[in-house]
Amino acid sequence: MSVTIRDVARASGVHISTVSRTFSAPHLVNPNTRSRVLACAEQLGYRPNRAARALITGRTYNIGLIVADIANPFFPPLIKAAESQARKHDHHIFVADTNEDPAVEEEVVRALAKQVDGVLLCSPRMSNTLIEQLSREVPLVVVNRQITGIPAVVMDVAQGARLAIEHLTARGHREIALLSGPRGSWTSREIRRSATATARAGHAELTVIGPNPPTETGGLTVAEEVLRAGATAVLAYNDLMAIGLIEGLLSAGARVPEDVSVIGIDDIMLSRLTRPKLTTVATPTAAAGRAAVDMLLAHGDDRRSTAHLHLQTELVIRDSTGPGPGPHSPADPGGVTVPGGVAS
Amino acid sequence: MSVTIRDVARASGVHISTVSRTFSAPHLVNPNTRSRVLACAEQLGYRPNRAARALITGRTYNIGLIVADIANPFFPPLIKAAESQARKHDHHIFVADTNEDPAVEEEVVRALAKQVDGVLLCSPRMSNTLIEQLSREVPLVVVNRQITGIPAVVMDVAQGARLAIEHLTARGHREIALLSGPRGSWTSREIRRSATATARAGHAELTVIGPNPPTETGGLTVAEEVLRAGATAVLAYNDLMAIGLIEGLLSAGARVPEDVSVIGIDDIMLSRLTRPKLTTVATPTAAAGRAAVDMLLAHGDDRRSTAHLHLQTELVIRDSTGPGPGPHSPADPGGVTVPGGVAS
DNA sequence: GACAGTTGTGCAACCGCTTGCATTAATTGT
DNA sequence: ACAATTAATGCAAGCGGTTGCACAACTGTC
Repeated sequence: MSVTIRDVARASGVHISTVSRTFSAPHLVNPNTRSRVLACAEQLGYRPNRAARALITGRTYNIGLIVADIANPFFPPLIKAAESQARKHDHHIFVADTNEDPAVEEEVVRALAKQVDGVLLCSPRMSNTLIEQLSREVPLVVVNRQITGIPAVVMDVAQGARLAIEHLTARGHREIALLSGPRGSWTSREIRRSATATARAGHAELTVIGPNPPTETGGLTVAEEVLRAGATAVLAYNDLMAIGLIEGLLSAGARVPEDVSVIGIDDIMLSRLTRPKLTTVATPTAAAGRAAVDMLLAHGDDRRSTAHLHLQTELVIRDSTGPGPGPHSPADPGGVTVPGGVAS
Repeated sequence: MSVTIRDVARASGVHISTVSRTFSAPHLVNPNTRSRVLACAEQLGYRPNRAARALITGRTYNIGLIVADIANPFFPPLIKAAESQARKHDHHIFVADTNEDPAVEEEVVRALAKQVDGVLLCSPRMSNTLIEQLSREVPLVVVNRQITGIPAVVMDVAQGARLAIEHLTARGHREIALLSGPRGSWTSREIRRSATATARAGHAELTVIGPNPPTETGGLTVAEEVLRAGATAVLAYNDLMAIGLIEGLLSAGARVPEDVSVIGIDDIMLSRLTRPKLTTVATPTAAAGRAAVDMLLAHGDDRRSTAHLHLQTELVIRDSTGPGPGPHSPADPGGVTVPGGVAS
């Protein structure tokens, strides 16, 4: 079928082991021999078979990337960055979509385990225990989840939620609704925890609505409930829900931001293009993808790296938030973004 | 390290070949033995190593999926559908992003060739000759491109472009601009061919602007040029460009659709959420992803399938198109969508 | 000119699994 | 009751590579 190391060996008159070394340990082979072998290989169009190599070396040069929903606009930039970074290190990426189903997550990790050097688990929905167990079967890096002993890249949504709620209370909002995300989401718990604390500190009432599916529809369907709760401002689990919510509010006759202010999280590309433009907490998605890959690849070097990398978020103020009925804080920044950065 | 066929053999007191057959040819092993082996395997957590198996069978149960830009909202639904369909058939998917670069496309196909059963090339930018050559090294299915002898799934954008232009001429537009896509895009050529012919038949003038990068920016930056050309209607290569164009037109003081009508292609999720909502040609992206995978997997059965599957498109009329200065055709449908379907 | 060190290559086992063939035991036909 | 099938299993080669070890053939040293 395809050209193997043996063909190259025959063509260049050396033993297969010499050909092998030409590619995987060039310094061990005589420069003359080496160039002859390379020439033959080139001419025959030889490419080492990675699967065969992996069988004996244990390194596959593949990475698994598992996300809840490829079509959720939050993920593509992450996937793209991860793929690009992986390929920079000569690795390829398996992508799997779990449809938010923890059982599928487990199955896919196991199915992939043998043919990857490690797996990136993005916003996983499974239990901590299961993740810990899986991490004994295959190197794991988790994105947007904190588990002791598991290397992780997390976006600091708690900080983001704090900035968002502070922005709202500073502008006089006292009745705030929080649209929580899907069950099992660590991010959603973090947001809730931080938003609750911040609201209390700002003397505002926080009503939690959810859990909800993290989609446009998830936001659309709770618009009524938001209005009934009498909230003048809403923080949504993500931009998609925020956008859906705005649709729902508008078609229920409420104005955004005059009657209700809405803040999303993620700053997906879409959020700049809707009307009103969405105020949102920007998360460094691409950076997270790159960092997660780097972490996974470094994993081999220092045994059992267990670092948690925190990426800061920032509030991007656009047109979906306005003043509320209460008194404004004089310290309210009229500015556009509250900056963050990258820290570890 | 991990549990192999040998461990299972030892535990169940049979030869490794029996264990192997238990999984890959169960009818050849005695039911009693089989269940004993299965029990041991289960208990040890055995999972066949696909790479090792592939080495001898030649079937990897992997598929390569190559796209120009994962972050382009056109692709995620396709990737998602393909991944889902692949996994239904117990296959996994490698995803690679080429950044619209033909050289990267070639390199990635070659790099992946050995570890996949086939490659899906989505909207490739390389030459026909190269694609033909690559298809001799690894089974290929091409999406959105027609090449004799290469199995393909194509969305009928020519039909879509025709519907779009007809819609415009019927509503009295006589000066129409076409924003073409990136160089090397078959889709772009098809659109241009069809739009030109249809415009001529409708006694309208068609100005081609481009090639342009298939992004929001690509549309944004040509807004001036569109106005200068005096066009009252524009068909863009894709929705992203159409949305960018609308942004550009609005901020240049033009109204959409009162001054300029805009039609996109693809009907990405975003297009329903912008203001004005975008009139667009809906392409069956998910169906294409599924069909391409099916075609690739069927490829093994009937040697060298060479079928071209055409998926129909439909015009979705929303708010970004309005009447033009010329006379309306009485036959202009006030309706919402011009239906299509699926045909081969 | 014998001795220890390099350097470059070949040999063969092995990674985890499949599969053609040989072997043995059980079943069938007559 | 015995040859001929048939069913179940074992044996070993091999898929395409890697790698520890042995073995030259050269260096340079005294």
